[in-house]
Amino acid sequence: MRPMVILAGPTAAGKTKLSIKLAKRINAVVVSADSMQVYKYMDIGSAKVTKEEMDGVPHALIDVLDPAEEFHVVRFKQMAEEAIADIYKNGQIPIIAGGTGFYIQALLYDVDFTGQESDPEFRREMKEFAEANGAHALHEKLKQVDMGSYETIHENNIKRVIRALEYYHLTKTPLSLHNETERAKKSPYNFAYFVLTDERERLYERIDRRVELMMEQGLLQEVQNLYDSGYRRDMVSMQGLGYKELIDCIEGRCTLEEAVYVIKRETRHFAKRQLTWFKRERDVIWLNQKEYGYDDEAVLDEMLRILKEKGIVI
RNA sequence: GCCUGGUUAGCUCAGUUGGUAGAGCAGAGGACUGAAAAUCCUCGUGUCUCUGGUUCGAUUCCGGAACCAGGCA
Repeated sequence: MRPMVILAGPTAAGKTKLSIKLAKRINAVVVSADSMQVYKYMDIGSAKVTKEEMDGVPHALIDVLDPAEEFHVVRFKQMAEEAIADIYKNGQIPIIAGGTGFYIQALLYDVDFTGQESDPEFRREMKEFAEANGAHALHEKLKQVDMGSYETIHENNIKRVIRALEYYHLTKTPLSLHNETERAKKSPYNFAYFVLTDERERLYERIDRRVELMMEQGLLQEVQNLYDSGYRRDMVSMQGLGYKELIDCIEGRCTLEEAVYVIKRETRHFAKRQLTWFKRERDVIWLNQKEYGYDDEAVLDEMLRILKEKGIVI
């Protein structure tokens, strides 16, 4: 089986630095699993790795899309698989590094998305239906076609209700059934799934400090430039933390001070959601930095030990 | 020094015509299979500032004290 190293974890945990150190030790290439760092011109707010930080280690899926383009799991999986194929060709190992758990899951367990197009027209229709008749009425539509999803998805979660309806609309089979079979899949990779973390309190402090640092580095100007180039809040890229809030500020809906407060708060919430995701993901190896005395070398040694044990590196 | 208003959950504040109290935010937990940095769900006991009094019973009424605002000197 093909080797794969995954280094995930909540935002601001220190994944970037560690992934590069690890890559240097095992002659690996980093493949980013980050829904925002793929975009060009979004450097400060996405905490994108800089050329200097990379220190010669090649990175895939960073800085490749225009912010007007849509990025989503399927696209990620496709691009990541292409990058990985090249890495294997060179006899190297991929390190999937990033905080987007959903993307990692899709890649790691080879979740099947083929044969399901998306239908923007249908989505729009459903959205309008929900606006006119309420979330409850939309949810009731599911009852007829997909009892599994009807029971699992809360009626207020309109986004996911629409997706389930769309799936049935396109395939004439229930999404819940498809999910069930995909969930049972075994990974085709020989992998080690590391989740780097830290004490909650410390993590939150790091987040607050990092947001302040971003502001000092000129995040407002970065967002202003994007705004002046025509990128707007309805684009996927502009829904990133830091971007949507500062656009609100630019458009006069809040003060700068309020925006910064909200960015910090939302980033903390985000980190918590990431942790929830990794907690219920199977096969993860937790690396709490506190247990290693906040010594990167100690964490690296442990990672290498496990990689050797699993036969991922010799 | 005097007058007025305030003092209730980590924060901002509601409220109880006297029967020991509740929202928002923060915080915690969870879901997630084509928007995922998105979207959604669940969770509220705190000397009701202190101290006398009235009362079967006071956080709520009355007196006093402390502190915080604003006004007058």
